[in-house]
Amino acid sequence: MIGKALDYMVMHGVAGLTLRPLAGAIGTSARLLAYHFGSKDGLITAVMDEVRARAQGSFAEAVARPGKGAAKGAMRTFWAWTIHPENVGHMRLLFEVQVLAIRDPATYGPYLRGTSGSWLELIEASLPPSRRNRAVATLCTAVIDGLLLEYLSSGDGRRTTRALEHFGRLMTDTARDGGSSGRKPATGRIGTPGRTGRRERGRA
Amino acid sequence: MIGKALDYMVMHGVAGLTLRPLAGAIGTSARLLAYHFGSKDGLITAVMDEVRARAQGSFAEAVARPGKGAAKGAMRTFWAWTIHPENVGHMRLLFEVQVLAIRDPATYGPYLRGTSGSWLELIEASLPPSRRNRAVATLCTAVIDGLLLEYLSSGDGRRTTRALEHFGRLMTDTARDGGSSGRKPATGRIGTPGRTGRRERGRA
DNA sequence: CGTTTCATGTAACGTTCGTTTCATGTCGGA
DNA sequence: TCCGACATGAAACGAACGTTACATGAAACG
Repeated sequence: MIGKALDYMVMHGVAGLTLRPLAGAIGTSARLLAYHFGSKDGLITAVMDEVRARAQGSFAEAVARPGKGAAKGAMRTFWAWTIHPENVGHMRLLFEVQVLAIRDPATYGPYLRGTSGSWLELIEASLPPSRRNRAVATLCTAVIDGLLLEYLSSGDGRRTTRALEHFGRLMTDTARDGGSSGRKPATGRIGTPGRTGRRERGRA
Repeated sequence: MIGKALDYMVMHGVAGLTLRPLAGAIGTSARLLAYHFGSKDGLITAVMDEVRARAQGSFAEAVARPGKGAAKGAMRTFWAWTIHPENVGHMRLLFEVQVLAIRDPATYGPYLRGTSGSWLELIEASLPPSRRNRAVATLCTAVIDGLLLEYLSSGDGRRTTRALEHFGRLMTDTARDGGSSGRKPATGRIGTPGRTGRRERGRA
């Protein structure tokens, strides 16, 4: 049930979401959505929690795959996972909520619990210690976000991927720490799923 | 009239915009908005055209100011202009429309005529010829967009500005071209793009 | 069996939306 | 003075919104 709602929201977004079309598309009714999730907000909360759980799980699995996460740097791994067709819909949803939260933090802020912040921590933790600081982490996060926006707008995966690889080259070419050469995997602590409680009433 | 509507949209965004609250806030009625602009879409079109006109004019004026545009690189100038309190509202509006256009190009795409594309061209044209290519231009645009998102979300102008300056250092430190007057990285402050003029233009 | 709880459908509630209809002003030119 | 074009207000229209009342069927359980 919640999976179907997630699929619908991945397709249609969260900005102009209304219950009746969603209910009709997934074979239920607005009456039952309100019954199972308490309210529209409860539904969105449940779906966004599901998105976060799936994304974290999928990404943890991707970086744990041998020879993938460590071989080409954390940012490249993260980017490849992001624009993968299986994941890009979830990333688009999270991105959309992040932008909506700029105008309306009271409404959309709660859906972001630990989402955007965890990206920054994740990237910052994967930086080599010599350049692990807030400015670099902010820059890396911005590169990912900006390229994601560009990819979502244009669909040009080749150009955006090349831009990211160029950025990675900029980083490694100016590395001051010895023995860079892509040998700094630092694949530790990525998941940190935080709190996952939040059982509501009414299973679906 | 359109100026007041613009101010309201700068404050409240374009996602959940409705006529009656806007009309009440600027001292008119939904009836008259529909009368003067034909429809809600016509109003948004007029306002977004005004945003684009003001932004382009203001930025052209900023780069034309002697000793500012050329001294510290196009990206730094663009960034300083972007997060200036006088302009950041317009940039937020354009950013918001760009994100909405991902989901609904039919509705919000027309409001982007020449907006995002012109940024890329503007930045690409300001790159030194040796590194003027699509990957670098895409990367620079993404850095601006991503840092703008981060700034709009966190309001931390110092951290985002430092991240941009770090990116500028990455670019200049790996510059292989000796041309274009190898200037210093200009580590000074950025956020002071001249005096505070530019009172509101007339226009209804 | 009776009762209690859950699940679900039908239909309505009160709002708000963009837009339209109708009426009435206002005012410059013939 | 009359007139046609524009401007404005009051109110309503149909649609869609989230939510809720009420009825009903099915199952759980003493």
